[in-house]
Amino acid sequence: MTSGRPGRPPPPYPRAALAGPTLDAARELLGARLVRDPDDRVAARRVGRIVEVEAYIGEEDRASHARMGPTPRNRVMYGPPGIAYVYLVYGMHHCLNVVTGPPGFPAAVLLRSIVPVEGAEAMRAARVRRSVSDRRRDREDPGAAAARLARVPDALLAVGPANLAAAFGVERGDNGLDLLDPASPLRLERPPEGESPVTFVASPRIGVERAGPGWADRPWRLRDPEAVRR
DNA sequence: CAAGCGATTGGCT
DNA sequence: GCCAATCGCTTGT
Repeated sequence: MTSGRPGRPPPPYPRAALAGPTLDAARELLGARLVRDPDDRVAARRVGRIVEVEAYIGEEDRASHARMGPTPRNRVMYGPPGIAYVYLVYGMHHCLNVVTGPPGFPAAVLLRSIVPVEGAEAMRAARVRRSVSDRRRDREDPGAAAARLARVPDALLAVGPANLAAAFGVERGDNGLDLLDPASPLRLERPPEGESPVTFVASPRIGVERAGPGWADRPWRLRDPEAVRR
């Protein structure tokens, strides 16, 4: 075993790996680990292998939140790479992005799917929590939510950006967090030494049709087709 | 200050 | 395959 167990702390994730072109950063992030330390809500460590991402690149990108220039919401996209950009979509779902590119250039990689490596049950518990929390669509009772999620296979617990965020307990308070700080409760780590790279295909991004031709069609969604079936 | 709308999901027509 | 749920951000009056 190379990592994941107590012992030697893993080497810090190098910020330079995310400071170059965002498509390079996106490829670099495939296979990386997303780690959430135990907290007072979920008592086990959660670790996942990133298998699907999308790139949002610059103010020119008509599908990016940076398309209208700097605003209160997107301001961290203009900062240094490796910072978490978290926002609420459709009034109910959170999405987690990793800021990329040099400071001043607004770009980010949306983390869309991970496969659990450790703490799958904790991810399931976090999703149950989310389903029964206040202001939620269904306001399911805990029993119903637990029963529904019990039927979700481990491999699908964090497939889809909102499911990933829920499984890792990501909320708006995580916006601006440094994901490359080894002391951060939510962070990135490199894949274990010797692990095969993620096999991926590139295709157009999801849900950005309104960006128009020339932007909506760009193949800036990278995914492992085995792990993410659609 | 009002209003339209979304980098989604799950359940039902 | 379609559609409702739900609210902060953005823009226009």
